[in-house]
Amino acid sequence: MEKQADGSYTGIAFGKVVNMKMESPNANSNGNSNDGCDCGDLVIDNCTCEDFADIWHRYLDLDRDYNQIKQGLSGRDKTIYKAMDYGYGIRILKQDLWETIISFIISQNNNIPRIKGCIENLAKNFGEVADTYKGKIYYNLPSPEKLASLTIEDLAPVRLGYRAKYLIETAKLVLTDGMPYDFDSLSCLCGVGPKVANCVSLFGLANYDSFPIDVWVKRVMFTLYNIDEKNVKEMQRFATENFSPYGGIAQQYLFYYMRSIN
DNA sequence: TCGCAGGTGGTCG
DNA sequence: CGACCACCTGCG
Repeated sequence: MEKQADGSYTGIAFGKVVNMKMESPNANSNGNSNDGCDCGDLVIDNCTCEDFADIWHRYLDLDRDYNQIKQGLSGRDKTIYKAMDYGYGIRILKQDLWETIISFIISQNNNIPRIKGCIENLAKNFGEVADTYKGKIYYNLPSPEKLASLTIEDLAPVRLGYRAKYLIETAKLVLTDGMPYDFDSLSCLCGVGPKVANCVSLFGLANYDSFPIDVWVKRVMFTLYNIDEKNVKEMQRFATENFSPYGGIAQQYLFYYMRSIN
């Protein structure tokens, strides 16, 4: 998703480009309550009713009652309460599984601007044309078949670094064994360790109890919950005990909150 | 110039 | 099984 000058976001998913924004709260009075948060109505441009029903409704996880989940998570401790308040609009996107796998392999030991660049380069160089919006061409990410046919030299212009090998090996494995639909299958992929597997499980498979532990979550666990920085096992146990069955949603609030306070 | 960024695989004790 | 460490790349 790319933020536009007017504050809206343009991006592609499942081969469709849309522009999305939250209309200001009082732009129209339809009498509906806004659930206590200062957000208005969601407006999606370049979207048919059919696409909304088939793609974006599910992608944005609109059927889930996040207020109810927040109530379930609150009261356990002050930290998660503050984090939920700070990131009140966060939702877990239901992303395409294969694209989620590629994206999070690329994300490892990497920074966000470069992750975005790599994904865009990969799509533009080796993906099919998906859609055009406001004069710009958007591309899908390459399929497992396409990616498996490439060499490390082919991928050089994408600037993936050592991750190029991981993507090719993962693509080959997916062709052989099929798509991975659980944590253990994900963990068999090349370049997929516990952190990436949990991210894919959360965003690609909608397992809302998956609790990815990256460097920022480690900082949360140490700074705010006083858990030893090295003790990832204890962090997982803590998450299960305190946030289950919505560890992944709690993780997103904590992650976003921690990044804001450094 | 050098450390570091939304980790992982390989090696070693 | 846990502790190290190299690893592409580009930016500050």
